[in-house]
Amino acid sequence: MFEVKMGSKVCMNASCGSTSSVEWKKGWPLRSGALADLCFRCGSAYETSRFCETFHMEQSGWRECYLCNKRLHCGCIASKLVVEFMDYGGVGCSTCTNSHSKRGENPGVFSRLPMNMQQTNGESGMSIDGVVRTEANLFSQPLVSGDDKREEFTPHRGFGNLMKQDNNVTTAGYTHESSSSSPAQPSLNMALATLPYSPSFATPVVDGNKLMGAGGGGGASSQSHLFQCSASSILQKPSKSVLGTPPPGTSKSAQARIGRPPVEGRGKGHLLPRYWPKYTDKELQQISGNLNLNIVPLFEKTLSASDAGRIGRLVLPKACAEAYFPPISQSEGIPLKVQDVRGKEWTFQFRFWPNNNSRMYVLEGVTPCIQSMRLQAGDTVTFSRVDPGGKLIMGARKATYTVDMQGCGFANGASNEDTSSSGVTENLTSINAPSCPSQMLEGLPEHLGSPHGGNGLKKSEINGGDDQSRGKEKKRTRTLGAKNKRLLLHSEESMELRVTWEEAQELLRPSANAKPTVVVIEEHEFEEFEEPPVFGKRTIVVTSRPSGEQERWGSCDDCSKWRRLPVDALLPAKWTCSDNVWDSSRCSCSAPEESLKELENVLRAGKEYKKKRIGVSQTARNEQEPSGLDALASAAVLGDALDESEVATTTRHPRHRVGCSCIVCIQPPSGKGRHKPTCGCTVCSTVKRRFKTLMMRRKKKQLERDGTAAEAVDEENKEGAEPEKNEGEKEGRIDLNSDPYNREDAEAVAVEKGEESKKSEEGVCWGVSQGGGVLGGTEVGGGEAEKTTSEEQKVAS
DNA sequence: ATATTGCATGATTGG
DNA sequence: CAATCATGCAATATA
Repeated sequence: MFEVKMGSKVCMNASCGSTSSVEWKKGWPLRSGALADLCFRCGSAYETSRFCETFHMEQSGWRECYLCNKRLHCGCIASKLVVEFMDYGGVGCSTCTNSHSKRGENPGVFSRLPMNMQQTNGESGMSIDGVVRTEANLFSQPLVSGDDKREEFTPHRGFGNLMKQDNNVTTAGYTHESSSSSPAQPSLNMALATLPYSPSFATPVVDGNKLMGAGGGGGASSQSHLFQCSASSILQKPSKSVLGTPPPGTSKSAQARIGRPPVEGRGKGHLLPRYWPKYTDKELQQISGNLNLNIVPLFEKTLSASDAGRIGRLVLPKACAEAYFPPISQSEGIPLKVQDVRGKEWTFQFRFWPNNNSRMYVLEGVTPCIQSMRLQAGDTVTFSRVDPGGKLIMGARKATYTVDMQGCGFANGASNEDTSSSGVTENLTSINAPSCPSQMLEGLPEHLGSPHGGNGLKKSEINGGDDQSRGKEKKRTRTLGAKNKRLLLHSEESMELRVTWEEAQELLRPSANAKPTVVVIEEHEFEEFEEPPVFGKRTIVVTSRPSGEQERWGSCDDCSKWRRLPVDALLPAKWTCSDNVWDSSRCSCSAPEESLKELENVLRAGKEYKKKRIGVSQTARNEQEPSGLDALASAAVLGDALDESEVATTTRHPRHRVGCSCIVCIQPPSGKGRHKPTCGCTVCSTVKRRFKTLMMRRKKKQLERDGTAAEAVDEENKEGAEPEKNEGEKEGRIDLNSDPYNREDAEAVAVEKGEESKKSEEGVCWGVSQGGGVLGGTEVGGGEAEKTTSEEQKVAS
């Protein structure tokens, strides 16, 4: 039997306070170094780790172990030795954390909070230093041991240091963290676990209730705070963007897309700012809300043409790969599971190639994911980590001048109360898109102007009427002024427009009798109308003669016959032969269609092109089309659909046939086996000649700009152009390789119009434009065309 | 014929 | 100037 011991002892369980016990037990360590006295009952509960369950069940602060889901009472002194706080938020019970640490599976996850610096009964295992020195791994995948190059890999050192410094504060923070924490509590709140890194945390009064109770919205705010502060704490050189981050709690802080250095894991040296994750807080909130997890932004990367291409390889910034992805020693790498924001899990091969005594890290097999997200070159993929668990999350952001994802109802459709006051949306930097509604797709924000054009137009047609889009349009209208505007397209400027905008512009017509006022906004000219623009009828511009003279053709809505129009004609949305005021002989549907060889060529080319581009899915539509011109027009109108099937082609011009003499195909090989600068082969001479022409044209433009005598320039131009004409080039051609959105390429095409055309059997340089520009018929990736130009330069030099 | 894979090259960029 | 990275090339695999 136990003897009831009486004495001066008082059970240090505040809810007990017993002064008598059959046996006194020792409890938690006191600051004095002694151990708390507990009565037998309380002490037994403490020994069996049931203290909090027994005495604090009704109190706040309960969390779940991220692994075993055991409930843990955080912030209670009695539980502090059995709770492990992870670097990235979340908690784990000591059992789980120790077992993982001992197995070496996930050591990096458990960089412990200072509360564990106090050595425990041995069960809690590693000291902080031990953890911090451990090569961390954030991932659940088995590790491949790092090689020598990875020895410096200490992604969490920043965290570890900070944790040490904030020892007491940390504890206090958790004490105040009053997660009422039902199991369903969004673990976004876990962000508070890292509040110690916040400067504001120096003020010990942290009203956890307020922060937590704010729910989703408050979470964003607090998270904003978190990331800002983490960033500034870690950054050796605080960036302007970070410094310029508005204070938390403002509406802008929730939405501004400000590059923040990742909160940890800088790897060797600094991560370049272009890889800093630029989430808005609401994006984070939306992602985390969707997944019910805490999101730690790691890095992001703007997709190159190669990344987005069909090759399926996403080049990873080396520093990011080494800092945030598991270390790999074999070139073959490891499978890496990544979850997208919709919860779909993808497995990529994370590997590297030896490269100049270094490594080049790539994710292989990303094509399905990229296509699933409808990403193109210029869009951005983001990588984040989920806490708890360390799972990788891959997000996406379309290349867009507006960076407001909120209105898109991202993923979980979280409502956002202040989308109308997005500081970012107000901060427009591009005017190429004056009035296109924002778009979204399957929960992802839709791009508004990706470099390679694409599906924006279609999406706008689909979603154009939704309230969010209207809201955004409203905002943009406000930005540009109260009146309705249409970007005034000069032919060259139109080349630079992303195809989405270009197409949108082509379709817009001033309303009847509208007299525009031209205004200049950020160096772009806009026609300003009192009335909103209307949709007009698409026409086709054909450069059908060696002189380069253009013709415009439009089709009758009744008989579908094509009628020649003045090049500057603007047709209303509905137009019939009877409206053909320009040709009295063909102002009736009964009049025969004008026969023109070039048009037939266009027709044929359009069919061929479309066949290649559209593929089987479009076959039915092809069959219904009355003519090749329609096909052509459709191809242009449906350019977005075409783009979807080919994203940023970067391989060697699969469209081209053997013997293709276009500017792309004739380029000499780069790299090994390339032609020498002195090479005089046909290919090199042609490229040199074209380059010369291009340079002369540039020079001419420069001179014109400088206001020098135009005559001299013309003389030069003639000198440059004449020899080409003399080389037996033939009728107009369809250059499937010209990038209509690349100014230089467009210039080159323009120069070659009268020369190269003779070579081609196709006969017509065709384009579809209401803006009057000569537009190529395809959307060869801009990068490709740029490459072409640069290749020319290289050879010529 | 086309796609995939591994590597090489060279432009760009940061220190 | 060196590191990084986008992309081209060629060998190989596959359809």
